[in-house]
Amino acid sequence: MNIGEISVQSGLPAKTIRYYEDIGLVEPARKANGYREFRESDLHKLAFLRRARSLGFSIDQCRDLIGLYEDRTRSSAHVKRLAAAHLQKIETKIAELQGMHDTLAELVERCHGDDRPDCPILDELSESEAQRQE
Amino acid sequence: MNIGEISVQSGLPAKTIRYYEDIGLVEPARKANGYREFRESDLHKLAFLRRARSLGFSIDQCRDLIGLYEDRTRSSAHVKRLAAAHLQKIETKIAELQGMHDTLAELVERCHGDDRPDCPILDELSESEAQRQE
DNA sequence: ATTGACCTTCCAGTAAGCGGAAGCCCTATG
DNA sequence: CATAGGGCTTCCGCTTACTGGAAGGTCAAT
Repeated sequence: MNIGEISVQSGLPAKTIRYYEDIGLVEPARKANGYREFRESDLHKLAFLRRARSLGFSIDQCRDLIGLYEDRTRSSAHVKRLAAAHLQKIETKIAELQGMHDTLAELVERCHGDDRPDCPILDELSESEAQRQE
Repeated sequence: MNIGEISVQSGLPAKTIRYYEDIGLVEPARKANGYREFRESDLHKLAFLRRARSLGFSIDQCRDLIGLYEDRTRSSAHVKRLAAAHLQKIETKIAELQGMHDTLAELVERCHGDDRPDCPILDELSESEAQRQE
């Protein structure tokens, strides 16, 4: 399978697949003409990577997951720990974004949004911590 | 004011402030010895930047905001549009993360997490789109 | 005089690729 | 047979928003 074919099959851009080879995630063989030659197992791995990346796992976490995936003796508890830790990070990130959202939404709400120059959004951004705590 | 002092006052690392000078966000004067000399107005601007960045505005958006902040003739509607667009992006991001979260939480829930090797998390990650839609 | 804190610049690296250029390779068509 | 196109190769640089570190100048105090 050439890179174009496996790109379509796996849903990953060819550029990304080459990059994954650079960083050692896949190791396709080469044909006589220098073209990469992918196998069915590479397709599985790349599809796995795409799914895991779309769930927000970092490349390093993906490396771990692939290691676990290929280790027939690993425990499900090990995988669960990894996933749970990742889940925790997602929850933190959501909470952070929610905080930004609420603050900004309130500012946007309070801004009358007309031709006059006074604007609570900029006012708030320009206030120091101390001023806001008064 | 030296960089160390304004770093404390603004809550931004000195490295970050130097970087902001590199990209033209601030333009401190220089003393005879080469040290940067910051003013009160720089402090306001840097504090503004820190707040805006912490609300998730990109550097480019911050540049726009500062431009608006310093433009005494701009309309609040202009600022509101910028903030509302940003709010929209935050909402999209939250929804994406929530999607990841729910999928992953369900997988973690279903994984028994013991010494046995079978694990729904890896099973799901390794399934193709087609298989999951069956 | 010397420490130690503070300041300077410059170089390199991060995550995870994307875009483009220059140049083979393969196939089909005129 | 020549050529056009599409696919493939490598390499280079760019992205965001910094962060770390090295080498070295400056300042205040001992």
